[in-house]
Amino acid sequence: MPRPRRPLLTRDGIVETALALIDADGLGALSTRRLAAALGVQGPSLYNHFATKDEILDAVADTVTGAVDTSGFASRDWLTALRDWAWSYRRALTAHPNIVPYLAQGPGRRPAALAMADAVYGGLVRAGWPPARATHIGAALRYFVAGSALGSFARGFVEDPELYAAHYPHLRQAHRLAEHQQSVDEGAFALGLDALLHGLAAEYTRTVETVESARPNG
Amino acid sequence: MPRPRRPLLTRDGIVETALALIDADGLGALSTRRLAAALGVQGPSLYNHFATKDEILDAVADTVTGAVDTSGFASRDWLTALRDWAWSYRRALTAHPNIVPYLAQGPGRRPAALAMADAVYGGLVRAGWPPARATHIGAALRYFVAGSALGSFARGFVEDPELYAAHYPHLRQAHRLAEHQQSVDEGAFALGLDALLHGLAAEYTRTVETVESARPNG
DNA sequence: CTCATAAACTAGCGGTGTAAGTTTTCATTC
DNA sequence: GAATGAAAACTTACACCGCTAGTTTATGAG
Repeated sequence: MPRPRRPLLTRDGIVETALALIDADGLGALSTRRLAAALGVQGPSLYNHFATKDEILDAVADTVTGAVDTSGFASRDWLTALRDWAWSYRRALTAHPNIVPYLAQGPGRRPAALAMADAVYGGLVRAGWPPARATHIGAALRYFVAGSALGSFARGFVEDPELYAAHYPHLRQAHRLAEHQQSVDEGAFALGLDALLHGLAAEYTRTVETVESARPNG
Repeated sequence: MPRPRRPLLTRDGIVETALALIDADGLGALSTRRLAAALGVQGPSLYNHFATKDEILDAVADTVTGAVDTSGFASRDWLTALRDWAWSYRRALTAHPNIVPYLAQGPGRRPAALAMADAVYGGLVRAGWPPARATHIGAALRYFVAGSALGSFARGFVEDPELYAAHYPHLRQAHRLAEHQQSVDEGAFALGLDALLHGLAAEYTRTVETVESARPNG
């Protein structure tokens, strides 16, 4: 088959199908040949639209990140904005858990990830946080969200209770974790996020507000 | 070469060499043939000692996790124990950053990870936290540590400042992040951990201590 | 109309994890 | 002490992987 009258492939179509395959069968099951087959095409044809497989994965990761809502930083107080962002971020990642291991390894050159970092950083600085602090806060929350989406605590446990009872006395209930995976993970996220934000709020009143009120124009 | 008089391979030796190769060249560069070559042996010989490559990686991940110190839960108050554990955990992971993406995906059947979870959970319950809360706290801190070791916030940024200045106004300084990677990551970790623990301490006084003092035997 | 480019193809390279079967040595049992 | 079965190396080979090179033809620009 030579060049067709209308292109069979588009970047968006490739990314969409790749995400669907990753969602269905996992990151490891995505090969260029399988992806191409799902698009009705031979493997190397993909390279007319992307230079490498990683470039495809970057695009997939970017569409996932693109679903994160950072609009709160434009309209709400910084604490509410942080909370809303963190939950939106988590929802975006847990909607496609299989891509998270790839996605979690840095914003790189992915536009959506950079736009997100920009919005968070800008919002915090506007709220009065010192730039270095704003960077740290954004990073810390990213760590927490990515970690929670990546390493589902509960998913890792095994169904067999005997395995735990023998050697890990306190984990005797651990096999039940597998049953309640989602609620454990969400509960842990909620608790951790609240604690984090609570601590940040205390830090804010301790440093930012104090400094501002000490200034002549505070 | 038939069976040698003294075995050329041991599980420990395979794991040790695998970790060294991963540290040196990255997770993606570890193949069974390269690993075997480094051990002076042919690729398939590894399968006399491990059933799959993943089993080797599990063992590698377990030795890394094994370096985490949870002794604080036996001797210190829960808050100090949590802080010490988190820092030890982070040090263990950042000492071998290339294995973290694999390691972060659940404790699975890895003994060291299970022992760690057991120690943390047991320590928190002993301190008075309700079991469900203890599970959440352990998971939340694991999220944070794993996320911080995995997705170095700063590493992902690129050196070229022009890339950011044009589209992401607040990230104009972002290219400097690459220079200060380690300090940014450590600073973000320190800030986030302090905030998290501060929030947990507040939660503790609000719930655990209140409940205990309300009981007849409190 | 010309012609460079685009977008599909086929063929193939070097690499991957691992299964299968072979050979020899070690450890155990009668 | 001979017999035997497991252990631990080997070679060969399979199916798959990401990707390169070169081919063919349709498209769109000058």
